[in-house]
Amino acid sequence: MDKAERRLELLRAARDVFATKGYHAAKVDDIVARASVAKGTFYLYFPDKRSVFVELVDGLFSRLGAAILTVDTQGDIEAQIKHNIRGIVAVLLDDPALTQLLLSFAPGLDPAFAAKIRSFYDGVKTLLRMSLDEGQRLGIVAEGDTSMYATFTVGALKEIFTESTDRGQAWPREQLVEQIFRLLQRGYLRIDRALDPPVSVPPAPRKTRKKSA
Amino acid sequence: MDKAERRLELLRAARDVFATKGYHAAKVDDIVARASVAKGTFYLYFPDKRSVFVELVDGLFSRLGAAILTVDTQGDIEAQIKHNIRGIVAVLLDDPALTQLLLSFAPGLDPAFAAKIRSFYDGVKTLLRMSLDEGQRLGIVAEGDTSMYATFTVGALKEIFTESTDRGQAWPREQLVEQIFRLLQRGYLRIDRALDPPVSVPPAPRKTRKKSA
DNA sequence: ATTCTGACTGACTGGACAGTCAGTCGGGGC
DNA sequence: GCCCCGACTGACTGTCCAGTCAGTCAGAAT
Repeated sequence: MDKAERRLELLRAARDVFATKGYHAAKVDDIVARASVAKGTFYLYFPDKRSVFVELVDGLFSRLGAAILTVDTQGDIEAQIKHNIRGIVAVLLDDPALTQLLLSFAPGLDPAFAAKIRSFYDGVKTLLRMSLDEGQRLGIVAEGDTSMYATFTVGALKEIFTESTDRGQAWPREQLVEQIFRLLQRGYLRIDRALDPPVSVPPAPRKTRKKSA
Repeated sequence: MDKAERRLELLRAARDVFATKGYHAAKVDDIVARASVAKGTFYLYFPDKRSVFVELVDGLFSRLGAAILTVDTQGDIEAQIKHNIRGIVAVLLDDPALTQLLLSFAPGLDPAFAAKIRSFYDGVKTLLRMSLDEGQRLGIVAEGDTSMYATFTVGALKEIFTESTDRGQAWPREQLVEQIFRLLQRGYLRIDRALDPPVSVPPAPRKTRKKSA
């Protein structure tokens, strides 16, 4: 067994232990036990406990990022969006242990780390919001606060995946893709409008609320 | 200062410390320091650290439960739903510290505790799903998997509140209510259909959206 | 005045755990 | 056959912190 292999084994062991026990409850002793090595070995490959965790999350982040392609508004939009959804689903469900870790990461870790995760979600939301803005310009996204649409969507996805990984794999994969797409579509996508000219804005919500001094 | 008062003070202090540092990073020493009492005093009022946490979360849970009323389908549905949303918003935003605690609770606590939180969300989802089923029967909710609608909604709400409490109180309260309602409505509520006899969903989403009446 | 009560204190203990390091072992070079 | 190297080991250390308990003290009771 060479170094790279051992490292991988430790990573896998750490991932499993983190996923089942959470970051804090996971002891380095648990990890090395699962990898069947001595404690010292762990520290030959990683400077400390946290860095393994960071490396694991980084990996998932970048795989997720790679799975999401910017939608080309010239092509078949529905197909592209479904492709993106399928990509995300694949990355997350292929590694349920890590997914669980990401979705329910422990707050109250050192703030620097919490900030890292937050910034990831911020990135996703920003990307999504920009896509939605563009979509509005093209008339395929309903009017409204795109930033809130983005928040709404991310939250909904988080929850769906939490449910899919927590409990025993409730929904079959392709059905998940289909249902997520349908929710997005009914929720605010208006793809069938793409050919029509942009529609006028519905009356804004009444804001009777004044700034109370 | 009598016993009840002291107890409350300790609870408040614990809540603040938990909210800022998270459960694990919060030390009993931090809590007693904030409450300006000695460590031993803490243990006169609570058997251990965890029980304060449980008591805090229980409180929020029950306040939330109290805020949600079952929708009476005879009355003004929109008003009732908005009322419920407003109630939830009020409970959560009135105590941002606790809300943050609830939304981003540390997983990897003892499983019993994680199960507790999960069962709460399960309860909420079940309630929601039953309402949605009823809504479908009445034709005010779009066809589809109500259980997934429920998951979607809960996730979206979680995320919106996370954002509202994390960062500095981004959205004014009544606007939040309004926007959540609009999202639900566009997402799957079809209230304007309530007066018509139940309609089967059109095979294609090719509705020309006009001011119907 | 003296005793009693119970709220409060804070130094201390015991256990848990991240990280260390002196030492073992096997194999490859000479 | 001996030595060297580096992967690996696991007993050990230092730190941190939840929870304890012997003791203080103000005021109520007698």
